Amino acid sequence: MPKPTFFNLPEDKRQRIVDLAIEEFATYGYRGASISRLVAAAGIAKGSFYQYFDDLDDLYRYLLHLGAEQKAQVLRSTPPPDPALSPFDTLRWMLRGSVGYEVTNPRLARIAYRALTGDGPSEAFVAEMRAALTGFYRDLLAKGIKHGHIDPGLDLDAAAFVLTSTLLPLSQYLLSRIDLEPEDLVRPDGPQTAAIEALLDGLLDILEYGMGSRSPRKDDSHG
Amino acid sequence: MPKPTFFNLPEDKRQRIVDLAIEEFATYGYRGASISRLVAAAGIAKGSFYQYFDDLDDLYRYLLHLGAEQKAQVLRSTPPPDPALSPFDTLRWMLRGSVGYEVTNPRLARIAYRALTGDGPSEAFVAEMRAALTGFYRDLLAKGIKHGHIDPGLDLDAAAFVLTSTLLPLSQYLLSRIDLEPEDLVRPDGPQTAAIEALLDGLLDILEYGMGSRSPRKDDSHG
Amino acid sequence: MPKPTFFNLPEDKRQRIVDLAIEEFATYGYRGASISRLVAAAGIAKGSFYQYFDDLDDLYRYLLHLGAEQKAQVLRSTPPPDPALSPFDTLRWMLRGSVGYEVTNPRLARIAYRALTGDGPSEAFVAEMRAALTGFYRDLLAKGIKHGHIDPGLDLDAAAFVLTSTLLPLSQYLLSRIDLEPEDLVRPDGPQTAAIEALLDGLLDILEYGMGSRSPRKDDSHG
Amino acid sequence: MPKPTFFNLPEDKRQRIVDLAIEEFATYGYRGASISRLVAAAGIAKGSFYQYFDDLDDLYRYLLHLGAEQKAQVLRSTPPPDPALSPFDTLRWMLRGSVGYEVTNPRLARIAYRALTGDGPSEAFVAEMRAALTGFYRDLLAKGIKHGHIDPGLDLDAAAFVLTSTLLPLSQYLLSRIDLEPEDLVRPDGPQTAAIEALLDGLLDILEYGMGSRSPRKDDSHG
DNA sequence: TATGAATGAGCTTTCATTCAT
DNA sequence: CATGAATGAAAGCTCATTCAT
Repeated sequence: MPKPTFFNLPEDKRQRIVDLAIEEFATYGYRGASISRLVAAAGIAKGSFYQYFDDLDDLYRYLLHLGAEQKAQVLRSTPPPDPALSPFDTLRWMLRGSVGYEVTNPRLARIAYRALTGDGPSEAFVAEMRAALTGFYRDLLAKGIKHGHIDPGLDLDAAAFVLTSTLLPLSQYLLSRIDLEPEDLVRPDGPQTAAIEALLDGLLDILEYGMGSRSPRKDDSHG
Repeated sequence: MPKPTFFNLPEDKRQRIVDLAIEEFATYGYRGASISRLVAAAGIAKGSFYQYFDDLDDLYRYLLHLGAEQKAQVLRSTPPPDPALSPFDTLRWMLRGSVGYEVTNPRLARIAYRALTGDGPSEAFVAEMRAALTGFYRDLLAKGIKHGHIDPGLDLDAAAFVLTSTLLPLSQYLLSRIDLEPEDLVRPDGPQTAAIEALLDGLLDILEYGMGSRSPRKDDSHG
Repeated sequence: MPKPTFFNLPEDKRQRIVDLAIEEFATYGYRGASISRLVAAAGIAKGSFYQYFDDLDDLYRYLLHLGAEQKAQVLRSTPPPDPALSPFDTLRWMLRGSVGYEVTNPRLARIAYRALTGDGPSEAFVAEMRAALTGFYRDLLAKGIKHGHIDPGLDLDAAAFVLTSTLLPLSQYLLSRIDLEPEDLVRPDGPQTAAIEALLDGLLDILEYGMGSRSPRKDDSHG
Repeated sequence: MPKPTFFNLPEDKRQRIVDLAIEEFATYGYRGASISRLVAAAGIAKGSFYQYFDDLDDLYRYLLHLGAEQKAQVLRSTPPPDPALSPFDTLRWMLRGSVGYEVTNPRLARIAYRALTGDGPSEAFVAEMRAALTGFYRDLLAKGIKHGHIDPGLDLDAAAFVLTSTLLPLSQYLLSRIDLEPEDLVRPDGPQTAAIEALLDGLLDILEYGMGSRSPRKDDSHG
């Protein structure tokens, strides 16, 4: 974690450092990032960096923490409409929030994505983070089976893997589809939002259909 | 591409260099790899490296090329039983080959995987490779629609994305599931192979069911 | 010399700074000592250090001064029993005091010892301090010759050098012989004190015999 | 130990590096020495230093090794006249050689001296070297007792300590007495040599008298 | 072709010192 | 007086690359 000095910094300066650090890691990756380049860009003295952070790793972990924190905040801001939602309705709600966040914070989202695909301090770190994510999806599906939303014959491991693999790179994919300039944020009523929604629907439709409860399928009120 | 000097090398020496290069990139990533460390490990002179390759990037691209080549070779060795297979039967055949190859070449597979998830010379490079892969799956599905194997109402973009996202990290996932020692290769009749097959079946079942032709399935008002 | 600010400090705070400074110099030497490490250990602000001292050198010289002062105080506390002692009786008295002091202040004693053997601001500084010490012993011996305690044929330079060389590292040697824990101070009636006294006697015996007035010793053809 | 690269260097270049390294350590001590300063003085690239040595410590230990080696070589060049010498005759012979060497290599001698008085990689290192030296003198004296040259009642620990303490700084003392310019080497027939011999005699006289066999002293048939 | 010494730019990190609060 | 953030020089060390042998 950054040192108190960092948090005592004026808001704008701190933000500028964070922004440039995100840019640095997003551009060059965990191993390619350079303190020298960062402080030059930020216009601070090299020694100052060490007043704020232990080292680059410290800063890197803070950025991941920051991203997770902010995304969680976004999700908390719109509580799920029903406590006993089907897994895919839950996902729909979650994705609306998290994709929204990630699309408006593409560089930080990219860092987090790459942290989960091999970039990072160690392979163990990556494996741990990824296992946590897969576990979450697995639990979600298990609960769905209990409530009859999910096919009981489903291979849970396979299904959790499909969800992790598909949803993890989702916002990266969306970002590559819509040619998004860094400042050109996606607005809730813009055409990009509509395109995103459409693709999201197509996606979840495939997944839900592939995993959903198959016996009572006829009266699926969903379609 | 490596220089002619490299290909004139004795087979065993060339292979040792390749193996250690794979190890280097798999361990430290594109940006963390070091020529110094590599030549020290390989026991060759530093100058010799530059007799074989332009630079690290040259070697890196060669490794990717090598992996693609070898995987293609494996696929060519077992031709598809039927020229007009359904997309998922094609995938089943392909995966049997490619997963088999990647599981027995985990370090090189890891490099290729990371090359497609952000590690590499440039973002453009990554995007290009990934687009090629997605295009392939898209074409496969389109052909499947023509032959009636795939739901014509399917969102092709979404489906191609699901396939890319799911199948790309597949062997990495399998490798993490089965605790594989480098020498402990997966043999066709071992228990690990059975476990892999089971998971592969579960996976394709979900995808096929989610994307398959829905019309013959009773009165699905969905499609 | 430290600034007035330092001497206006509360006794305990000032003492803590001195103790930690001693620890710092004793551990890392004159050139290895670090202000950063010291203030971190002492829990004072970096700026405060400069309120108390000009720089590290200032603090260093103060510590030496302090050690000399304290040792002198110890010696003053037990005045010599006879104003016209033989040089070796004088030494015996002096050593009892100074060794006692140094053994109970091993870290500061170590700094002073190293200051006289090459560690310090400059070679001139070292030479000067050492010359003063040698001069003292030389005078002591000269006076001894006058009173008939010391062999008049003695090479005064050589003898003063022997005394300086032997007595300077004495307490360091004793400290290495008795395994002394920092807190485990040598008490006047402990077994360590007895061992020290024995070794001191053996030592002075050699020196006294080697330098002492040789005429009364039968017909020594040597002198 | 330095790397082979270093030993493959042209003689004059290697010698220049050694000379400047000696100068560096002698001037600034173990902790104050700087690679940057050294390479600047030597006119070699910083990277080259690391082609020759692991780090500064590597170079430091090599210098000590070199000094020991050279001194041993000098001693080997003039074998002791009699196999069963008295301890002090042995010392006389040894000192003639070692002091001769050290006086003509004052900077390296200074480094070795300081290595034995607290400057160096660790306190353990210092203690070990010093213990070896003291052990040597102790053995020498013990043998002298057996042969009747040394007073059997002598406190061996105290005596070995006196020898170590006196002889260790000896050449440093001599060097400070004779104002020696670096190039102004002491020649065997110069006036400085005579002064050194005189002081050496005075010194050994004191020590020998102080430790020598005291009872049969009159008819000393040994000499 | 193979070699490995030479190079200097560039890295991370620590440091003493200043100074506004 | 106390504070601790800011600073840039300088440290040790690694690196890719060149080039003479």
